[in-house]
Amino acid sequence: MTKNNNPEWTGFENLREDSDLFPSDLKYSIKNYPKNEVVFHQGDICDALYILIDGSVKTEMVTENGNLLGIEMISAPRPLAPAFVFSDNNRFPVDVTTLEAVEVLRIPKDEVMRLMTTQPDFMKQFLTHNANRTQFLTNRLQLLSIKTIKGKLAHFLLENSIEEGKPFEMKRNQTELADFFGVARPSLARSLSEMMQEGLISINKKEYRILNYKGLRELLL
Amino acid sequence: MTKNNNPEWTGFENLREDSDLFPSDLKYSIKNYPKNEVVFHQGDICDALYILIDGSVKTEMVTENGNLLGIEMISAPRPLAPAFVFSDNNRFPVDVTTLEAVEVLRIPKDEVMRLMTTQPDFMKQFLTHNANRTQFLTNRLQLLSIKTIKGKLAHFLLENSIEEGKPFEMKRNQTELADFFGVARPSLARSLSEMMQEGLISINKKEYRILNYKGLRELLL
DNA sequence: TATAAAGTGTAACAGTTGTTACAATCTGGA
DNA sequence: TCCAGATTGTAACAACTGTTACACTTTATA
Repeated sequence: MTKNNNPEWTGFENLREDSDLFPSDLKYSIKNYPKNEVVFHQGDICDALYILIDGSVKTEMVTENGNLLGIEMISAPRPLAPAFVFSDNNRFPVDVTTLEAVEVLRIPKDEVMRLMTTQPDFMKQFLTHNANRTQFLTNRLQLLSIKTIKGKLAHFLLENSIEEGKPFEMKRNQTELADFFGVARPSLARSLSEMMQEGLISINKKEYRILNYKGLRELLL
Repeated sequence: MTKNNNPEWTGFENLREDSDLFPSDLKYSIKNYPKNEVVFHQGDICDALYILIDGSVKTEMVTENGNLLGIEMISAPRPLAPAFVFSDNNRFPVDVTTLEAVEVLRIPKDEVMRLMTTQPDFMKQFLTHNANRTQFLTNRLQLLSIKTIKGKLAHFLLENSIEEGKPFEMKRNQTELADFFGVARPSLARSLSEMMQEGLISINKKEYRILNYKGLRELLL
C-alpha cells in the first residue's frame, strides 16, 4: 500500500542538469530542512507545487480532538500533496514532518500551469500521479471503515504480504501502526498478541509473517 | 461537505449545442439509466470519462466484510470518479447507483487526453475538480478517524450548520447517515437521542438544529 | 384511502476498544 | 559499554459500540 519506490514520478533526480520535463527557464527554488522538522502544517496555504527531491518525510492528519492519523511515509522523489495546488481551498490537509535531512523543490503555481500546458509529458505524469493518490486515499478510507482492529490488521497484512509464507518487513513500529489505523496503541498490541496466540501470524522484531492465510481472510467476513 | 450545487464543473448543460469547452468533433456517447440501477460496480474498469449530465446518483464503497460505507450523493452536472481515468489501476473505487432516472455522458480516454491538451479551460476545470475531490476524501478520512459516534456527529453537524441557531435540512435518513459514518444504525440512533436529551440538538423529521454549540465542540476534545 | 414498505425508537446483552498504569525490553548515542 | 529514551507487553476496568429483536410511525403507492 505504501509503495515509495514508485517510478511514476521521475525527472527530478537530475534537476539541476537538463531534463525533458522542464524548460530551461523554469522558475523554481529549493529549500533544505533538517531531521524531525515540520515542513508544512495542516492548514498552511498551498500556493505552489512542492516536490521532495531528497530525503523522506511522513504525513499525518491531526484530528480536532488532537489525535493523530498517520497517512503515509514519502521518499524522494515525489511531490507533496500536488492535488491541492489547484483546489479552491488550497491548504495542506496534513502535517509534513521530515524523517531525515530533506530537500524540497518549489515551483510557483503559475509556472506549474505553464508546465501543464506546454509539457504534455509533465501533464500526464501529474494526472497519473494524482489519480494514484486518489486511489491511495480510497484505500485508506476502506481500511478505516473496517470496524475491528483484527479486521484492519488482516486487511493490511494480506495487502502487504508479497507471497504466501514469506515474511515481510514492517516499516512502522506499533505506535505508528496504531496511528495509521486510527486506534489506541495498547489495543493494537492486544490484537496482535491474540493473533499470534491463535497461530495466525508470527512477529519477530520488524519481521512479520502470515502463518494462516485462510484464518486471516475469515477475519474479513 | 456534500455540496452538490458546486458550480465548479460547468459546460455540460447545453452539451448538444455549442460549448466553449468542447470541440465540435468531440467523440462521445450518451447512455440512460432508470431509477435504482447500478451504473458502475466497484472494481469495474474505468476506461473513459463519465459525466452525469442529468439526474442524481449515490456512491458507496463495499468493504470486504460486506459492510457499506456511504461516500456521497451526486447531482448533475458532475463527472463520476474522474481521477481514475488516469490511474495505473483504473477501476471504480465505489458502486454508483442511480437515485432517479439518469443520463450519463461518456468520453473515451484518448479524447479526454485531446481535450486536456487542446482546451486549457477544460484542463483547469478538470484539475480543480480533482483537487476538490481529493479534499473531500481527506475530509471523509478525518471524519472516519474520529473514534466516537458523538464526535463524528458533532463534527458533521458543526460542518453542516450554516449559522448559529438556524436549522438545516438533513438530506440523509438515519440508515444512510449510519453508513456514511461507518457505524451501526441503532448505535447512531442511540447517540442522537442521547444528544437530544442532553439538550445539544433538536430533530424534527429532516430538520436538525444545534441548540448548544459549545457543548457540541466539547465533544471534539 | 388502504396497505405494504421504509424508516425510527428503544432495550438487553455481548463484544470490542479505550484508558491508564507499570514493568520489561530494546536501541541509539555519549 | 552504559544509560536514557523509545518501544513493547500486559492487566484491570470503564466506556462505547454492535447485534438482535420488536413495536411504532411515517411514507409511498396501488
